Amino acid sequence: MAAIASRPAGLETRRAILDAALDLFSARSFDGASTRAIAGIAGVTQPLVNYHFAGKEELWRAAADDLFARLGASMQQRLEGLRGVDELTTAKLLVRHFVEFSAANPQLHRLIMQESKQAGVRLDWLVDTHVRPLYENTVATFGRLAAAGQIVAVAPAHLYYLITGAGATVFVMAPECVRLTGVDPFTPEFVSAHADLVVDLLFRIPTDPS
Amino acid sequence: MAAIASRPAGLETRRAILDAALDLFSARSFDGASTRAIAGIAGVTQPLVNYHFAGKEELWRAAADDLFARLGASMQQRLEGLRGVDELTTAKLLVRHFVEFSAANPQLHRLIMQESKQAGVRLDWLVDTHVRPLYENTVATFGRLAAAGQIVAVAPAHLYYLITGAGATVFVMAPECVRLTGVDPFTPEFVSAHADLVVDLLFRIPTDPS
DNA sequence: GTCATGTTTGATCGTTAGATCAGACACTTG
DNA sequence: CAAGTGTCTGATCTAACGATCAAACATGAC
Repeated sequence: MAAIASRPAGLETRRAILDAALDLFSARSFDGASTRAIAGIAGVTQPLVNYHFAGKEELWRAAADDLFARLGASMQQRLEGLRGVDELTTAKLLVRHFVEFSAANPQLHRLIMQESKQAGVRLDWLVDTHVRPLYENTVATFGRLAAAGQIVAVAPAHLYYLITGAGATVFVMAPECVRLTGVDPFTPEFVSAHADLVVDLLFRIPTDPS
Repeated sequence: MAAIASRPAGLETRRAILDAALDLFSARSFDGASTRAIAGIAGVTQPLVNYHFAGKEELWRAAADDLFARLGASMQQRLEGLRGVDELTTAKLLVRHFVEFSAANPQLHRLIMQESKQAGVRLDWLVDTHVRPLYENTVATFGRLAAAGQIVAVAPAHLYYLITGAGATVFVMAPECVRLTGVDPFTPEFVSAHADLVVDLLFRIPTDPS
């Protein structure tokens, strides 16, 4: 009865449902993604969703947990590969890695943006559980660099939304980008060029203009 | 029977429904905004929505038309106040104006982002009808400045999503910003500071770093 | 082979969605 | 004041939603 998957078959379907849920929740919204559509993509029937997860809200939370766990692991792994590198270079490479992760997992910012437009319990949970650690880490790193005189200080709110906005928007809006510009933003070349631009922009924040 | 409002009362309710629809469509998604909720905010009953508009899809299109008409008029008016100003300064001030408009009307990018995450008829219509003119105008302007050697050339797709992403994201995600940072991004001081940052960043695109 | 437990399904419940329609109301015109 | 047109509402239709449940199925343990 309980939804604790223990046998291999259960874990596989749980994962399939989770992946389908992430895709649909991020592309359409929470309301726009029906549990029937999610089950359909996962290749199972609709009641099975309620067997593996207590309800739609819990499925949404589980999908978010899964995604942010992947983000955390990916950033952590990148950081560990940078032992001994100076903090400015480390920060640049982490921003670059973040842009690349956002390209490989556009669901991340789609899910966040979906909920960030309107206050509510899902936004509160998302911010308190997953977004705030990311934010405070970013602000702390840039704060240290600014204190060391390596970049110019920018207020946290501006900084955070400049990074995420400039870095992730084109991948969030990839379908629009394709129709509007004819360019597929998910090609390795585009992702790399975009990451270069973002890093170039960010780490010269306000040096005086001409 | 036809939904052509002629008497003053009809025009007022039509406007009320349109405003409510814009708020709800942009905050929740197309699916998440029910015609009953829209009617409720507008202070009318649900069948009246179908009286003034042929259906939910047409209401959505009418709300988008209205919003983009306001954007176009606002940009045009700003441009006319800049006769005789050189093109580089004009471009900077227009970007600034665009950021300010995005702050005053966060529904704009919320509506666009809502649809841009997934291909579909609404995205196609939105891009072909409203977004493309904005995009081509932007690309043409920056192209001329680059050709004149006043800024460094950046590929159109990167450029467009850097501007809109860096400039509008914080206002799109204002509820998250408030909970995450404690800062209200809609204060005149924040909007002005953010516009300054975006202009500073954009118009020094890749001058060499230190 | 039987049993127990975890997994999956078909049928179905109550609710809410967008849409429709007949009729009530309000205002303008003659 | 009477006729006509535009505006609005209550009642209601069908479809789709999330959720529930009994029953079927599959798998590993004994």
